[in-house]
Amino acid sequence: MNSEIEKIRDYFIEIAGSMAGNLGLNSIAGQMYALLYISSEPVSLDEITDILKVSKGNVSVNIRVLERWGAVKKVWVKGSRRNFYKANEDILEIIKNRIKEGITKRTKEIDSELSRAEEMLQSAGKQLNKEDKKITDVYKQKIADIKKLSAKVEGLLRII
Amino acid sequence: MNSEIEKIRDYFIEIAGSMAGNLGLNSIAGQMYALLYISSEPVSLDEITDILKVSKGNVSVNIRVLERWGAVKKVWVKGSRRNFYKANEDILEIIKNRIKEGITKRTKEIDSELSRAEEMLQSAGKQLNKEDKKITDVYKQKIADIKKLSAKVEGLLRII
DNA sequence: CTTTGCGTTTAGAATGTTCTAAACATAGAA
DNA sequence: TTCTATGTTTAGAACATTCTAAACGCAAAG
Repeated sequence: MNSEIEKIRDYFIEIAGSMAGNLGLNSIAGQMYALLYISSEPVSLDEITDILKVSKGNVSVNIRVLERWGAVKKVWVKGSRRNFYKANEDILEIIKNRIKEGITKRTKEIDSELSRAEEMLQSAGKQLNKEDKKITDVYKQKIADIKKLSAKVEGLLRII
Repeated sequence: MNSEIEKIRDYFIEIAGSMAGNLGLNSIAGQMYALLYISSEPVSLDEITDILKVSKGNVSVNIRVLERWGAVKKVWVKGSRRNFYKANEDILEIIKNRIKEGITKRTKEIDSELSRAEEMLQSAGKQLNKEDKKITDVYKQKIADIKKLSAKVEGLLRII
């Protein structure tokens, strides 16, 4: 491959890496995805190692992260014992899935913890004076509001 | 304040902190916001220091982060020289603003970098053989696709 | 069975983030 | 002016993440 083209490819990879870094993701994972995305042929793990100049351990770990996200897919290449990968090109879908997965997992956890807090409020409520009763009432209201918010967010996710 | 109530408050704060941590945000900022959110009265910086058991430097830095996000607001309390804060209770709005701000900033940057890559492709294209021409054509297509995606994301933001 | 090629795991180095404690700045009180 | 109360900045400690190099495991080739 012409080295001028390589420069362009590497520039593209660099953009993707810093983009990923900005979003709080691992920038090597971003670079790896970009390399697979821009390549018309499947790429092997050691080609990734070569092109990105990172250790194969690093590549090994991050390719599995990308696989778990559904961002890349292993493909079989006739006559080679190596693992080759190609990108899932539907980036929007990848992002959506990651957001959905992350948020539904968390809203569930948080809801159950908030319910626990509500129980605590309930059982504490019995032996309180007027002043403290007022505070717990505020707490109840706020916690209920957060639960509503959480339901709303889940609803939003469904329509995306 | 009754210590039973304090326990509940602190549990709520803890939930918020771990939620923030999960989302890649600073968990102290999350705890601070939660404290202000659950409190019916404005809270001063040294009360935050006391309740969360973190240094005042830490509180000073994170309160400005929260202010920048529009998540909290300084309020004046008669007869005190301290700075008091209250939470902006519209959490969904805070989240939306942060997402919008972050993404529009980035899509702009990325678009301009991609345009730069397109220029490089354009000027490289002149002196290429058939094989390399094919590669640059693929690159052009992919970069154009990403630009389309970026426009689509910005569109999505506008309707949220 | 032994060797080779390839991916995975792991220990610890390198780097990045967040936190504290202390120095500092500043406005108001005395 | 000097002292006090308050918030900010900063140097570096504590902690967390990411990376590499090397050891390891295993399947295919010889």
